[in-house]
Amino acid sequence: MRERAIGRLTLYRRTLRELDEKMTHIFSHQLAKMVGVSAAQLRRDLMPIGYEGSPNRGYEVAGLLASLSQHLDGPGSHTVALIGVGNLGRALLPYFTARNPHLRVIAAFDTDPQKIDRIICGCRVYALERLEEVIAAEEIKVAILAVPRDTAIDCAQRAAGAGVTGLLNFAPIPLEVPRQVFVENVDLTMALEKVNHFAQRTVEVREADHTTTD
Amino acid sequence: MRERAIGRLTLYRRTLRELDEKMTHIFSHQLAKMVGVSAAQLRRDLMPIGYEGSPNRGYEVAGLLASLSQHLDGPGSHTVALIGVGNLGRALLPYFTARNPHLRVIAAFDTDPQKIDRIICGCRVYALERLEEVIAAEEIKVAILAVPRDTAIDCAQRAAGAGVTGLLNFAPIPLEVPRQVFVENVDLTMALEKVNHFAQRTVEVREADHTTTD
DNA sequence: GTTAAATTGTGAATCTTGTAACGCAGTTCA
DNA sequence: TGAACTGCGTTACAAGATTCACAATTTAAC
Ligand SMILES: NC(=O)c1ccc[n+]([C@@H]2O[C@H](COP(=O)([O-])OP(=O)(O)OC[C@H]3O[C@@H](n4cnc5c(N)ncnc54)[C@H](O)[C@@H]3O)[C@@H](O)[C@H]2O)c1
Ligand SMILES: NC(=O)c1ccc[n+]([C@@H]2O[C@H](COP(=O)([O-])OP(=O)(O)OC[C@H]3O[C@@H](n4cnc5c(N)ncnc54)[C@H](O)[C@@H]3O)[C@@H](O)[C@H]2O)c1
Repeated sequence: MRERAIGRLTLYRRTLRELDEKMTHIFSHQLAKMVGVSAAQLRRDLMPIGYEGSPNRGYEVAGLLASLSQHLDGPGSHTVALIGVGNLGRALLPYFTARNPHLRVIAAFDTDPQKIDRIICGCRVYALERLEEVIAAEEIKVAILAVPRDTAIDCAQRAAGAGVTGLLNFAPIPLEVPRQVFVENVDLTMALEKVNHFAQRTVEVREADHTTTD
Repeated sequence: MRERAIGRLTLYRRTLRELDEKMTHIFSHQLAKMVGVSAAQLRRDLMPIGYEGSPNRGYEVAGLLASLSQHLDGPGSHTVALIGVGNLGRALLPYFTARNPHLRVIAAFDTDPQKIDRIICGCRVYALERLEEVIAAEEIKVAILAVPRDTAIDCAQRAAGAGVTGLLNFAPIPLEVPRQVFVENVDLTMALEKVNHFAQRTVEVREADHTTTD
């Protein structure tokens, strides 16, 4: 399915989770508003998963939730590794640990001896040397990369070699991994600079509005 | 200009900065590889900014850098506010402070009395009550929103009211701000779940490859 | 001075994403 | 009963982004 739509499906699921047991049914336009998309887009996104709502009642929350989860994750529960327990990693760990019961971060890796063998947020920190061993043993398929930029490519290759097929990469550098490994890059500096650009442009527009009596 | 392309322009600039004074000229395919895009796309992105390279020499690094900065930021230096100095905010602060000389985080806001009036990474933490006052006085146009979800909408509105025209939002909820305010949403949970989805799918593909002798 | 090689800028084609529109099926209320 | 709502599923359309392909241009070499 299209990548963008998958992202939105996760938003629908997350929002539905909080609704569950507060209300049994929901209309497309209600859910759409909570997530911040149009109702048409929501319905369109839902099409491929095959779950059908009813007019005048909308979607059954529990049913849609189950259907979404099945299509997003498949059966079974899934595990995640965190590579790099620095400033960013230590912020992510409690957040992901608290929120996602079905997506557990069960192993972290670092090179800093101070951190190795400690347990943070219920997640053990291993020496980087044990990366392949632990990932293979735990059959971890997803890794979060929060290591310094210069080590990111190497870490990604090692993770992929050990069986990881999905990477969430925070290092601002393109990774080099086999084609079948899915990589999602999150570049926060880019995001901030983008915001700055449009923020400055808005200022100009505002001033232009003044002068042109718009 | 188109939003997507602006993001990439910031990547070109960042990469060029590290190159500056190591080499004076660079070809599109070289820079493209460093950033992780195709050469054709890079050249297309550069078109609107009007900077021209030469065949057999490529782009002049310093010149392109200057031209990019002018088109991305305009003249002057710019300031940023951080709203919410929690786990995430405390990770972002040192990162942005260290990296971006031309984009300085000069004020932070929080409700926690423990944090108020402290100085973290050279950035003073103010009480949330002083948000409007400080933002207006410092003429801050960009704010990073790293507060709990339920307070995000309110914080965004107050920031916008005080003159902020660009928001980098980490709270997983759609903000409600005037149309001219630019909002960039970063949803890390969505990103991780997206990665997990495609990671699981890859496993299936791999197994399918096995069975179908592909 | 001419040729050859390499790279640029850009129009056209392709692919992706989002939006609007429309018919259809339940539901409600007279 | 049936007429009018309402919201769903789907299709058609528009906008945007990416890739392709190639003429134009610059330099180096001979
Ligand atoms: N902190 C942020 O807000 C932020 C924002 C955007 C991007 N990033 C990116 O995220 C990455 C991490 O940032 P950070 O601020 O957490 O850095 P950091 O220096 O605080 O943490 C890096 C951690 O990785 C560990 N490490 C170093 N080499 C390693 C290796 N080879 N294998 C495993 N662990 C290793 C270090 O011991 C340290 O604990 C960087 O690539 C950075 O560019 C960070
Ligand atoms: N930590 C992460 O890795 C992470 C990841 C993704 C998204 N987020 C989102 O980022 C936001 C912050 O996450 P966090 O982990 O830093 O949370 P946190 O609880 O660690 O920090 C929140 C901070 O905001 C302050 N605060 C509370 N109400 C406030 C208000 N009205 N105005 C200003 N400050 C206020 C608190 O005192 C605290 O310091 C949340 O919306 C969360 O969903 C965090």
